[in-house]
Amino acid sequence: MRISALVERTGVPLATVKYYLREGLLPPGISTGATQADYTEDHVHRLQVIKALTSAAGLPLQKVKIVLSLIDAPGSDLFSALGQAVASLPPYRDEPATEHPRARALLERIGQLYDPAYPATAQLEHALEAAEEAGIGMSDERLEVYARQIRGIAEYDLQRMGSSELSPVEYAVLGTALYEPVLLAMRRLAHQDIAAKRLGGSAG
Amino acid sequence: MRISALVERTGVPLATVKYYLREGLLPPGISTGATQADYTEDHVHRLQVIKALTSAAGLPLQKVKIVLSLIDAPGSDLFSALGQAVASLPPYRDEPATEHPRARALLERIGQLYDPAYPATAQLEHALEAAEEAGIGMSDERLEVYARQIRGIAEYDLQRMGSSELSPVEYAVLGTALYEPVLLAMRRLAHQDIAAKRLGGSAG
DNA sequence: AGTGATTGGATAGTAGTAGTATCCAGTATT
DNA sequence: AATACTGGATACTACTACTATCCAATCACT
Repeated sequence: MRISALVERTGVPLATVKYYLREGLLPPGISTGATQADYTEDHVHRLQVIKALTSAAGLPLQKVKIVLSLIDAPGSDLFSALGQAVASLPPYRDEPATEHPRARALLERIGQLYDPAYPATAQLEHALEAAEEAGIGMSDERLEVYARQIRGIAEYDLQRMGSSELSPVEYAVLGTALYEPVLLAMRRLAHQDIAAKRLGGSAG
Repeated sequence: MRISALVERTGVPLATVKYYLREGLLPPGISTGATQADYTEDHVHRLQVIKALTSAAGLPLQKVKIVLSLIDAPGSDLFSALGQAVASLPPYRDEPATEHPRARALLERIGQLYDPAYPATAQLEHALEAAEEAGIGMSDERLEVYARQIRGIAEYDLQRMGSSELSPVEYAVLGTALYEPVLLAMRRLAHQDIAAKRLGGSAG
């Protein structure tokens, strides 16, 4: 299909499609002449993924590029792709692997592997620290409740991983990024639901 | 204390403190002369909260301003503050309340209040839609697993709300924003932990 | 064959965000 | 008196994510 069809199918403006081509987020179409190129269904899909990652997951284009390159890489194994995917997601911390005492204490308490080299370990440490600094540090009890519930979700995620049509890497990377907003929205709605049932009222 | 002490205590650069003063994120100190003003512990705390909201929760300053104004508002009731806090958090969707079919179907299935006017309802709809468009739509089963686990967290949150030293509004607003990164980091780490125990390997 | 629309490619411009830097004259401090 | 620091104003910068314009080649259609 021509570029105009791509625009029509995805709703992404022409100038933006050209911009993504320039930035290497979208592979060029197959040239069928000096001023013509042929685009495929893959290009449509790619644009939809970019749209989802930027608008739903809120990733900057630079990070979208990394995520897409992970999906494209042919021989990448699932486990390291997962790690790299996490590193490419906000919040961005790329300190060298130092000690993460808060994260370590929590992970050891719940019997989970502590590895300061995981990007998510630094993210957890930073998040715990930020909450503390803002004056709403999290109690051990709360952290344990969170960990237990979250573990249930993660176990389901991994168990379902095999049964997707997508490649494991694509499933892992997109699932990490795109299911997170769902999780957060659910928590917010659960808060409102519980509060409404308990207190009455309505919120806009 | 003088402004230089504020800078020293919080690590926020002077030019940035001045910028926050200009933008109204930080209230001015009490003027003790034409070129001197007195800042308090409250200013230190405020700067820490701003830091936490921008760097951990990733909020733009405009939204931080809204969150802070909710905390400051004296008569604001908890329930609407919660709603407004949610609306001020990413991802930002401020369409008028239309129908949200995916969110509605889910909420009705799990017996939760569906209100298209909640900001989080639009966020949920959008997140579900984005996942679908990217080709990794979420099954009913998965959504129910997520909802069950998340509800456990939300119930704990609400139950604990009374027992904080902070005002309920401050607790609700900061807790919504600052505990989310913890939740996400925990899920990512649980993925890696489960994958490591199942597959072996290490990720950087 | 002629005409207008479309295309790929290059380049420039814009809007928003979050600072950073500089300058100033009036105090504090020593 | 000399130096340092302050509040306040203004200007500048870097980055992100587009958006707009221009161009010459070339399609599609008559």
